[in-house]
Amino acid sequence: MYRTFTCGELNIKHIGQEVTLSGWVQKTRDLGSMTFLDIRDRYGITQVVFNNDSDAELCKVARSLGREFVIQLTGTVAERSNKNMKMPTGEIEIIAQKLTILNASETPPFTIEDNTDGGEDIRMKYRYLDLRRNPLKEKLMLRHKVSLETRKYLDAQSFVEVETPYLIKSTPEGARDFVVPSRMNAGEFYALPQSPQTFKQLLMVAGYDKYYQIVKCFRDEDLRADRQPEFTQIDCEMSFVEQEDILNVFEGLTKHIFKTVRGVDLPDFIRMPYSEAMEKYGNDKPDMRFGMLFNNISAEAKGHNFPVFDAAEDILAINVTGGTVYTRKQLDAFTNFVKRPQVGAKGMVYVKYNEDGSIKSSVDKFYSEEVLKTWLEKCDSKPGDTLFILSGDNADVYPQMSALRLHVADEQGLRDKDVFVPMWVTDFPLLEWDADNNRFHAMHHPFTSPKKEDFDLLESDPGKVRANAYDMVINGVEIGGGSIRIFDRDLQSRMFSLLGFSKEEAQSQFGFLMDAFKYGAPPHGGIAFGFDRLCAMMGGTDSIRDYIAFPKNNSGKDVMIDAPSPISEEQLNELTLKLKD
RNA sequence: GGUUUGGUAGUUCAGUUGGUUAGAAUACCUGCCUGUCACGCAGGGGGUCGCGGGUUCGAGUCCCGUCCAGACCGCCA
Repeated sequence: MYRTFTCGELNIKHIGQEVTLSGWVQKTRDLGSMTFLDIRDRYGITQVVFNNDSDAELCKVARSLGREFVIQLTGTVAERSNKNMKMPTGEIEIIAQKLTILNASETPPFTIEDNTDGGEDIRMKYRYLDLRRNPLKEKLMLRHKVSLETRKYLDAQSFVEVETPYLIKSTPEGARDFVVPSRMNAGEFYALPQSPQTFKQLLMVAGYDKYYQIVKCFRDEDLRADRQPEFTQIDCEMSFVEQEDILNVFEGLTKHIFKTVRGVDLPDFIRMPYSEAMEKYGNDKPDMRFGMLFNNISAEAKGHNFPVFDAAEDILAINVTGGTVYTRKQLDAFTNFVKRPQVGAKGMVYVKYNEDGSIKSSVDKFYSEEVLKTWLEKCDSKPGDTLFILSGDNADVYPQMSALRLHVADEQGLRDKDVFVPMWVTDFPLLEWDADNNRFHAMHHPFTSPKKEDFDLLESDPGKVRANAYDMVINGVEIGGGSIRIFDRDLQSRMFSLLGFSKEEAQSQFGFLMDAFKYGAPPHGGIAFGFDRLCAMMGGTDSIRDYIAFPKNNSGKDVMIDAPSPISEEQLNELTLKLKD
């Protein structure tokens, strides 16, 4: 038997017992006549003591151990004379009797400690060592709990987990597909699913009215801290439901997860139509932990011979509470932020409403104090506040102001990791104009149903049609999204033609779904959660990488196993593939 | 594809206007130490300054190219 206890569970109650532990050498401390050894496993660390006077041989072995050696140790639990209350096992230690080296270890390239000396790069290459560290271990444990609680909750609500295939059919809509060549069907390719969308709809046709799956999805697009080429979704679909039913079930799921995993009672979710989110926050995933709503001051600011504003389509102001503390240098830094090519504004105007009631702005040349006062009133400013103002074309200024709003909130520390403000953004547009290809494409996906009251606009003004689509947003992060689907064959045809599919294209791409809809498709809808993002959100970080055991880097590479990599000539031949020179 | 920051000891970093033998911390090795737990003390080894080219009497430092990594924009139905 390798062990009778783990390294995290022994305490004062076990004193006197003979125990056997197995684990890794965390550290040895050689004091001459005695040597201390910390042995570590997944459950914790236990101190072992070797005495040179009573057993010099054993002590010698202990001193020869290097970091991360795998050892088995038998000894007696004893109360420490010097207790360490910082560790759970700190009241006891093991007086060693027998020590076996199960496996030696080279010195690891970085220290296996909570505050490691290793950088991102080296830790990725030796991910299996990084995973030994507490911070990553805790993140994977959190992930495990989230998936466990998800399954418990959905199971209790009669959801059935069904697996869907990974080798499926490539479709032109949406993200780029990862593609897998078929050996048995020369010249043909599978695609890895971007989501199990069509399969879950087919399951609804099949009568499995509450489906879910914690499932890998694949998208061949450039990566970010919160985007991996393969990622996990909690994918759900329900039949005989309206939007309200789905929002309620999954608001409940989210509250359950936060309660059971983090002990957080989430408030009831804010509901906000897409149009309002865009108008007030310039963003379809607003961070609701703080204010700084947009105010359109075009009416007040135009017509005063300030050419920049007069030429602008929209002039937006946000009220920065306590903003008068910013020095000229700090205001310039905000201006530089919005002028970065990633934001792309030409400049920023500010209006300081000083504590003494005086007003100082960067456009005093053009505007009287009286006019500036109307802006301050419109923005509900108090003495001590400062307006930050951006102007330009409607399509530019809203996203620019959104970036600035988030940046100011970061600077002011308003984005508290331990505060969670969840919301539903609803009534998304059905279609989005794609200027590059000169056509509409589906904002969510082509199976999303339009709102009944907007049916008439489908052909006359498709851009105005709203969808039965919704996103769950927490703290400015899109955690999930879904829609009520089209279940009527004719309406689905209409959608495909709106999206520019010919009848033949629609048939070859989605014929299987259209065929299924002939045989009694129930009304249905669903949602998918970004599981990795949800975990990262609950853990209070922006990067999802730490919540994935073996993630890819920014270039889509796994530096540990060195993937992707070339394949042999034989493999290529077998697949009848030839590489371009 | 674009913007930007970085690459110097096993690791994390410093390195001035271009100027002697490239430093620190930590890790590693050796010795000493009976209560350590970030142990302590003394000593030691360890570098093609990412790679290639250029400017210069002289390049870690300046210039050009290239590779790698991070953040962001585009992209992500």
